[in-house]
Amino acid sequence: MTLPNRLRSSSGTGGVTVDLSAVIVAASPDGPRVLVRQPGTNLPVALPSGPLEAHHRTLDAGLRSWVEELVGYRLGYVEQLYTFGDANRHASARGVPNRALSIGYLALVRESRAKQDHDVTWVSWYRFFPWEDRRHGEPAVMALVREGIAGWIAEAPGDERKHREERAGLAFGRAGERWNEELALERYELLYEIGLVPEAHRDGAAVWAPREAVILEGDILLADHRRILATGISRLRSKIKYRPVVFELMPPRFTFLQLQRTVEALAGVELHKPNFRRLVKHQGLVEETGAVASNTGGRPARLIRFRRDVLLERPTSGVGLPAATSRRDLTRN
Amino acid sequence: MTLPNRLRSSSGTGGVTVDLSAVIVAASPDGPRVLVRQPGTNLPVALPSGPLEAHHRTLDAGLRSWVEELVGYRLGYVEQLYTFGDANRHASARGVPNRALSIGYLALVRESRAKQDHDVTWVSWYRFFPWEDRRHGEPAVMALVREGIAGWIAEAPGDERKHREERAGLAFGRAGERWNEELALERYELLYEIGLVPEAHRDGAAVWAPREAVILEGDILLADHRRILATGISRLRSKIKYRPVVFELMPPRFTFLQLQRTVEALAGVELHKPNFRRLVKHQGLVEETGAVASNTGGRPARLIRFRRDVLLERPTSGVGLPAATSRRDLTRN
DNA sequence: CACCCTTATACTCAATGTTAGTCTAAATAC
DNA sequence: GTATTTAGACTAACATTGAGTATAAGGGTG
Repeated sequence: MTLPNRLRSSSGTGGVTVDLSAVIVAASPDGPRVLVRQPGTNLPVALPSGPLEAHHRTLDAGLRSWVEELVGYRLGYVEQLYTFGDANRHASARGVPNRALSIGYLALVRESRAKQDHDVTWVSWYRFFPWEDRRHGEPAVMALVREGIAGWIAEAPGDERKHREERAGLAFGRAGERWNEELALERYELLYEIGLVPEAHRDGAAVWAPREAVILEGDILLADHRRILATGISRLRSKIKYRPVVFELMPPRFTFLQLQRTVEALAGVELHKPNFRRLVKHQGLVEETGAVASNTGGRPARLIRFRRDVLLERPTSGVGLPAATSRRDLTRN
Repeated sequence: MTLPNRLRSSSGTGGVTVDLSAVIVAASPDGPRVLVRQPGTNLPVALPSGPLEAHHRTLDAGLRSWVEELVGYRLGYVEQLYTFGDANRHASARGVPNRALSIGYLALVRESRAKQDHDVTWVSWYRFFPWEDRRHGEPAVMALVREGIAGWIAEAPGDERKHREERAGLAFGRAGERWNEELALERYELLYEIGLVPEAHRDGAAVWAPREAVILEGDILLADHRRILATGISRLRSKIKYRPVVFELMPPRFTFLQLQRTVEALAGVELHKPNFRRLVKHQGLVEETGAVASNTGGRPARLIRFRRDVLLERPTSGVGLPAATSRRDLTRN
């Protein structure tokens, strides 16, 4: 899994190291999973990452071939997420700023097809973001989250307080407002700034909360890998709405409910069954296989498959989630 | 405008140079503009770019302070676009792959406030993408574009031909279908692959079209700057639909029509006036100033301004454009 | 000043999409 | 056979969109 040829710069005023980090996602009706390293040892859990190799023509091709080697089969979907580059990400000892650039990627794989490796494991991404899973109502951690945020808001003077209220309300949803599953990154960044995640203290960030207020003590990720993962979750949650990317995670044949549960697993919210069904059908994303699945626990369900030609047909078509707050739109002439 | 401290790596197997390139956008009701360098000389036109400096804490902060120095005032909106990294972007002479990473950024400024500089100028982005401006119907270049694409499609055998038809149809819109302004990058990439843009030949890419078929002979941009610009256009066109970013480009007070023309300039399409008005009002994005503009050429228009608090209120609210092909959506429980 | 041109701004209406339900069908478990 | 479970069709209320119409209020011109 390690890669040769670490490229490290060494100019006079500092250095640049560039590596690739991958958020490799699989999902089933049970839940979303990401591939992580060293989950058994005492080392911090980490996303698969390695130095940029010089011999790949493009970044995307390089990432792809590297991840394919890791999981053992050809990837369907790969997308660059963001380039993270805090100068003090790995502050060098000599006071010389040692800039570590990390190019984050999102890759979607079918878990069943991925080979086993003693070095990596699949874990639910909600292990690192328990507040993001609202499939069965508001999870228990939210009490701690709300408490921490309330303290941070209360501590501020008038104007700043209103500002903080707005920001927290936006990220976590005010009373009566709908939870916006796409804001996973914003939520993580808010918790980091407040100091409710342990890495904020580890990094010596200027935070409000005391060390004891930290949520999720045990599950610290290496460097900024939790931020990269949050970026991947946000991106994927937004992408499934307008591109048919969920199908990269599905087996060749599946039922409507399996598809719905997979979307729910990724989005972390429950969906309305009849409407989900109608929307997917309406969009022409799937076709019947003729076969039925009889292990449903009730009436057998028809097995459907993704219509491969839609990748060519439609500029925008995803598997649905409810609209966010407002719709865009004007209207054309 | 140049930056000190070029950071260049020099490991055994190759090198990595990292620089920042900025798509700095301003817009008025007349049109969208980007800041470019050396438009007068024989040198290729280039986006402002410079090596990554080691002393900035984060990439975003570094880019921001650099662009602020360039334009002379505090930026409102900055967003990372993509990290471009073809190994042969600047193929080194010694056969050693010299990887040049280029981190592209999008920045929005109010042109009127930007200082003059003899080194840079504002030019309409449609100078580099004439096929993207459909405000006054289909532009003349589209004839050449269609001709080139038709040849590329005709040349292919059966199955591949269908594939090419679909791809071109998606990017440029089939008969009866709506033009999707967000696909600026996809369109550019298609033209590059076919070989209809001069840089495809310059780069020695494997292309179909002969050198003579090239559209827009004169306006070549340095390295992959046209691709970076296309990325910025696509991103901005998509962003204005769900975040109130246009207001970063507007003066403090403006009329509905000025706002509409600015959106149209960016999107390259015409909008329906009453509906635009209704949508912007409905979303609560603006408020009355009390003043009126009497230089409208007809009935005087009320001057409005952006409601600054919406930045805190709404997770998603942009100034409208028609919905793309389909809406997302399922529905929640 | 009457008339025309231009832009502003308010409204209407039909088509379509969305939300949240209900109702029936077809299997298994006991 | 009855209860339970999931599949899948359908419906009604409401919101959003796309396109068009009508009136208001300026300036310019004969």
